[in-house]
Formats: sequence, structure tokens, C-alpha cells
Amino acid sequence: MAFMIAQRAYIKLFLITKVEQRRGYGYQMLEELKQEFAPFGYVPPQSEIYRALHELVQEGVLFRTKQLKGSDPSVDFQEIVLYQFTDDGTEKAELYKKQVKTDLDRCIGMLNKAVRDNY
Amino acid sequence: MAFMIAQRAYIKLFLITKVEQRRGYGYQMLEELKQEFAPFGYVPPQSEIYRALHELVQEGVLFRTKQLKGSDPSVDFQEIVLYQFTDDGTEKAELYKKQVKTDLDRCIGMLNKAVRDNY
DNA sequence: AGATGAACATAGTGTTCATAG
DNA sequence: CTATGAACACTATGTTCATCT
Repeated sequence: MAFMIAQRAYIKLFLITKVEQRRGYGYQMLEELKQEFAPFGYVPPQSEIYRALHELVQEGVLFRTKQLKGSDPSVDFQEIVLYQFTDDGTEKAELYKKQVKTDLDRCIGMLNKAVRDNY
Repeated sequence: MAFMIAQRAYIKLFLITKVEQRRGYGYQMLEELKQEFAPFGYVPPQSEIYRALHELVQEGVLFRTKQLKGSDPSVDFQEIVLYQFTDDGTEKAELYKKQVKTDLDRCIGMLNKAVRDNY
């Protein structure tokens, strides 16, 4: 058993939830996460978000569709990669979340123990 | 800012507290920590305990004294390395603990956020 | 078995670079 | 500046080995 939860797993969790709420793309979700974690002084690195998304595709949870960002192609040519759940992606995601939940609880327990025992 | 607290820092915290309670030696504290963390399925690796102790010595928090384990040298020749606080070790330890506390709280906050936001 | 230490190998990262509109 | 991706570099860690009683 590893000591703490990995950053990758932690980020994947949030990405899954974001895709649950609405189809999203990497850069967008990255910026949102930066905002959310700002109070903790934690800046999720760009590379980790993309690595996490790639892994979720590899694992068959998400699939990619490319698409132009703006509604008017003559104005906005920016191509983005949208992520959404595969057919059985929702199930797989739920399973994954269940596993991560166990680990989260374990980690919280260990950190609380540190506070209890040493302060 | 790193994502999570490092295992090294986490272990150093417990080692400091153990030395506060009584002078101890590596193997002994390792075994105690193994017991304490067993419920979490976490087995602190031997190498990390020694590395942590060496670092605390480097940082001037602890100092070492060698000593025979048993009371009767004709029976027990096992040499152990006892650790105790240096003159200003207590202060340094307190400062270190204060810093780690901040990080512990931050980590607990981030893990709780994960539970709140994704379940 | 108890006890200490270091060497070696690797995974998970952080940082930088490449590309494109 | 938005957006995606990969290459590279590093550091904390896991595993193994060495040594002694």
C-alpha cells in the first residue's frame, strides 16, 4: 500500500466529476481546477491534467471528439478536444471512484492520526 | 507547493514525538510505527525511518549515542543507536512541527474537498 | 532472529519545449 | 494568449544488498 494517494488519481477524480456535469476540454478544466485549489495554494500542473485525461481514455472511461471552439468558424479556428463518457464509461467511472474513495478515507484517517498523535 | 505531504515529513513528525516521550532507537520505533499504522494497511519502510532519523541529525534536531542494548554485556552484545534532542533540538523540533501542521491541515482540507465535491 | 546502513532501481512528478491558431 | 502534447530531468521513494551481533 502506498503512503498517500497519488496526484494523478486525485485529479482523475475531479475530471470525472467535471465530465459528469458537462462535456469539457482539458484547458478549460485545468483553469477551473486552478481556481478551485487556489485557496490551498495548490496549482495543478498542466501536464498532469492531460496525462490524467489520456489515461482515462486508455482505460476506456472517456472518449475524445475534436471540435472548433467558437460557433463561428470564420472568427474562431481554435480546435479543442472534448471529453465525454464511453458507453460503459459511467460504470467504469463509478467503480474507479469507489476505489479512490476507499483510499481517500484511508489518507484522511492517517493525516488525522498525525494531528491527534503529535499535537 | 507540492500536492501532498511527503512520507519523509510525515514520519519525521512521529519520530520527533517518540523521542519526546523517551529516547529511542530506529528499529524499535520502526516496529512501533508498523503496529500503529497496521489498521491503515500502511507499512512504513525500514529505509525511510533511518533516512528520516539521519536527516533529523543533519538538521541538528537529534544527536546519536551508541549503546549496548541489554543490561548484561556478557549476554547481549547488540549495539543500538539511541536518539535524543540536542540543546536547541526541542526548539527546532517545535518549529518543524508547526510547519508540518500547516501542511497537514492543508492536505486534510484538500482530501475533504475531494470527498465533498466528488461523492 | 534483531539492528543499522547504503546502493541501486523506478515511478511519479515538475519543468521545459514543440506545435498550432 | 488559448490549447494540446510530449520530452526531459529530477527527487522521493521502494527494493535489494551488506554488515554485524
